[in-house]
Amino acid sequence: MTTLTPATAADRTGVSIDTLRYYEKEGLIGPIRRSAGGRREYTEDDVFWIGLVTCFRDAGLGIADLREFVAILRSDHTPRDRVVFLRERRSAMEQRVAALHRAMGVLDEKIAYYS
Amino acid sequence: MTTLTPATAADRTGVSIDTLRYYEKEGLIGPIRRSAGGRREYTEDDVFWIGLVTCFRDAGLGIADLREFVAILRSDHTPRDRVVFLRERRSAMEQRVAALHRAMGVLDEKIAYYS
DNA sequence: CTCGGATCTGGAGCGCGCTCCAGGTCAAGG
DNA sequence: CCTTGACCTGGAGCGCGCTCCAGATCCGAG
Repeated sequence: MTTLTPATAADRTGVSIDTLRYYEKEGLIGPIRRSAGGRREYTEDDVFWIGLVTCFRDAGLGIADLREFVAILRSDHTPRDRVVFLRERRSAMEQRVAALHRAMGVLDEKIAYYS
Repeated sequence: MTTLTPATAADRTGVSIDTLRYYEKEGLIGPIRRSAGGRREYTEDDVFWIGLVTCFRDAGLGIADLREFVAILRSDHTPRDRVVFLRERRSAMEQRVAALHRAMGVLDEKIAYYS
């Protein structure tokens, strides 16, 4: 199975090497497998997961949120627990969307005023 | 015309006194009028503007964005300049909404999976 | 075998957005 | 007056999320 060097993984995910190591240290990804010499070897699965993390980071989730996300999905939680957690996150995101819409409304007013 | 003390203004806007002073120092609000003794006296207009600032902060705009926002709306820019700026901000917000929707989509998948 | 570029680790540094603190001033009640 | 509490200023401190650095190690090309 082919694996990716840190540089390639960084390139493919758009996340810097430093940030990849930071995410791994914080438990958001990995642990990433190592070669005999100690270098990281990213699998396609790792890349996929990094994509998910990036997606959530872009949506404004913090590192602690994501750590919790990983913990909930990986460890021994009931499906119910997971659904509860996921719904909470979803609801927080809805509120962020609502805040954005409010601000966009204000912008629209101003735009209309100056047009 | 009745004015508000810092504590009252903080209470009414939900923004802490320290943050109000910080916003003023950064040029996001005010300058706030002072009493003979040097204390701040917030007008209803100030409170309204603080509400706008809060709305944009909640939508994720940074301090620098807001400073620019104030500058654009207050100083000698053409309506065209203002509209260009406002549309840029709006478009950035739309992208944030899109990022949120992507993440919510992922969450929905997981929720469906565990339900 | 040697060289150079990629990677490793631990830790320092940084920009943002507050938040807190010390030391002093103002003003209303007693 | 004097006390008390809200407020003032300048500046330090903090949590977050990276980002950068030094010094060592690995490894493929020549």
